Amino acid sequence: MINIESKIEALKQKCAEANMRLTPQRIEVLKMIASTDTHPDAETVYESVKEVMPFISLDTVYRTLASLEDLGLIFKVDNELPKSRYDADLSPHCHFICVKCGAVYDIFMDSHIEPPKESFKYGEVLQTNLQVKGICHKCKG
Amino acid sequence: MINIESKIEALKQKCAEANMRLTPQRIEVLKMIASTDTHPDAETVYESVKEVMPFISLDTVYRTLASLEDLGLIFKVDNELPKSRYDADLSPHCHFICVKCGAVYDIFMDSHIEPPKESFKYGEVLQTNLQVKGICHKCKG
DNA sequence: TTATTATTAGTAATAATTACTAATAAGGAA
DNA sequence: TTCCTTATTAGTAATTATTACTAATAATAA
Repeated sequence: MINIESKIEALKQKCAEANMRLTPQRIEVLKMIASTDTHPDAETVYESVKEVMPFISLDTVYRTLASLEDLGLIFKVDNELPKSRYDADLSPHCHFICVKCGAVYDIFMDSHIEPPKESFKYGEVLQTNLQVKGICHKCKG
Repeated sequence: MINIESKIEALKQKCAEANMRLTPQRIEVLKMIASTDTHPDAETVYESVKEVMPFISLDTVYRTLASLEDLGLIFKVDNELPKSRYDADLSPHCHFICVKCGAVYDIFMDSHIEPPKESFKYGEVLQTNLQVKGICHKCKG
């Protein structure tokens, strides 16, 4: 479970460092993503944040997601689905992705995965992550 | 390096099994993907196949890619880039993906990756794959 | 060879994301 | 506090990737 307060605190710091403004839109979008483990897409974030901030635009959500990603506070879940899914949990974990309904489940691990040695042959490694694709119980039966 | 002949042979068999027709479009699209290690996107496949088959349509390429994927002859490379990338190499390997230019490099491994035990909690596991994201030498400078 | 019907070419439509612009508001300076 | 600068936003238009539609074509089996 993510500590929302410390997440907002991190946003405050990162914004200051990057000369970016701490706007209510950024706070709400980050809050929303950090308070769920469903790895929502942009549209879902939009619908959810609209409940507390009715005039937010979808464009702002997309821009904010990109900003938060640039600041290293959230990241996109690698998938081959049409919509991007977002995650605010930076602890070591990977994802089970249902290829049928698109559900994304966390699989927590003791430590981050080491990249295969050969990786460094191709450039600077930023991140290594594991994807487990399958069919979730709900879709199965 | 993929053996194109055996790949086409597999297509022939799979098509027969699935009651699908062995069309020149399917052969050419599969040939194209199997003969490169660049993991092309649909547009690139289209441009390339057009050279030998000038009247093929982009729609056919998309449909064919989906069919070949259904037959288990190719698969999409998981990424968070706007375009889907395709791979015909089914041997154990993962990918280095440059987050800047989108280049995809193969990292070959001795065996397929075992899914974490927790994976099975969420459903039936179909595939496990590792992604290494970074910045390739070319983009680095 | 012929008949059946899966598949295709060409194009229109959709879905997700990004770009544009005038208005707004965050945050530093006075 | 108040004012200024300019990053950010809302609203909407545009773009990009992908999918759907339809009449024409061609792969396979009889």
